[in-house]
Amino acid sequence: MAEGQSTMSTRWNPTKEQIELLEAMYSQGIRTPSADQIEQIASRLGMYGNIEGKNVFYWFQNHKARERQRQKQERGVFGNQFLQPPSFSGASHTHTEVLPPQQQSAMAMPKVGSTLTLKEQKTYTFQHSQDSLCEPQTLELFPLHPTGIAEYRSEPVSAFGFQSSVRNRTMNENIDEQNDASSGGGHFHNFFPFIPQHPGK
Amino acid sequence: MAEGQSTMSTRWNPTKEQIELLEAMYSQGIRTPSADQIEQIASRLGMYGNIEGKNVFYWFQNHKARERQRQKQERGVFGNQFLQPPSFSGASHTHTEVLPPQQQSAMAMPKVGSTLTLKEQKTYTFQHSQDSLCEPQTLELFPLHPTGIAEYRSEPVSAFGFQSSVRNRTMNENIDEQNDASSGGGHFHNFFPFIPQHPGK
DNA sequence: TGTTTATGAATGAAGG
DNA sequence: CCTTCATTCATAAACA
Repeated sequence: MAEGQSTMSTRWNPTKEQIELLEAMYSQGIRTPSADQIEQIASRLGMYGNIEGKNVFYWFQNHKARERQRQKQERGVFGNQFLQPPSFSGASHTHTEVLPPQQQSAMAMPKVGSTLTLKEQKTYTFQHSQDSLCEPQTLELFPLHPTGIAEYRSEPVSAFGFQSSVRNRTMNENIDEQNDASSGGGHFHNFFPFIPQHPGK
Repeated sequence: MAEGQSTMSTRWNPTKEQIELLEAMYSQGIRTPSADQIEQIASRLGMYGNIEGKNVFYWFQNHKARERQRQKQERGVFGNQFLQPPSFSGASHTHTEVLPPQQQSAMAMPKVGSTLTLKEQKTYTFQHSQDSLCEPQTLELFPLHPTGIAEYRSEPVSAFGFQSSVRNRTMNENIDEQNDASSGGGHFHNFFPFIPQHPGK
């Protein structure tokens, strides 16, 4: 019996078999499995001990990140015998992957309805969601909300002293905006004064 | 001040107060604050430590996304009436003292018809594909011929072969078969229904 | 048995 | 909005 441990660690501890399988998969080229794959993997590995999807997810994330990190760190000490020529496609980011270039990034994000260009905020009524967490925890630092309790927030909450410029946008339907393209570039965040537009890849 | 440290992390790490307030605001209903709101929030949280607008922006983005993922996962444990109890099956190998308390992976496989009835969520057509899988389409596990790419290490692992229902699809190939004829819009989020998040530590 | 290392987990930041 | 990368934290495991 091992499941009855009182002081059971909250941390997942993979078994040898699980690690073997995970590494095998990794060596096959699997680096960021889809949710679907993750589930299957977890199910599979569940035969060797408890495991959840998140464990698989984290495992791959960490494994990949660490391999890359280690590769980057151990750079400059060994003579690159079979170094990969810098002219190897690359030109992307720090993608010094050693896996076969079987990558196809043909993603077509721009979907009708996906607000990619968020620039101006229209005064939309509001898009309340199933946020069941609408439980005011009695903020003591900020002025509490008026009295709205049962009423679904028809406003983001005026509790924080915002100027109540009720401007909530619904991410449905494109907000649309006829902003001049003089600035060029700039999409999405171009409105926010924060976050750099594009640091410069 | 303390920001004059030579090796100061460029990364913002919120103070407890800041997190408290941010979470409070989030629970008040604020999810995607406007630029002007962000500024105000940042201003107020600045009393507890350095903070910028982008931090607030990212915080809300991440918080929202992650909570959503978590809830999505919770919503995913519905169709399984025969969930496997934590009785732990098969732990007959090397007692590695695993076994969580009562947390059993109740995610199983959504398999078919995982009708994620979103409330007000729009049909975000989605695509996934990104990881550089060696196999273009036939993503069989393990003992697979390298397809000419000699680099994969030969793992002495036995073939366990799990099947990949839907691997990376370049979002082409109309998957059709929405399964859900009730909903007008076909929608199947493919992102990871994992990755929880715990309050604070 | 105390210290170091490996690694699971969490989250800020960014890209698209 | 969705996905991924980079850092960092926390802790079990490995080690001397």
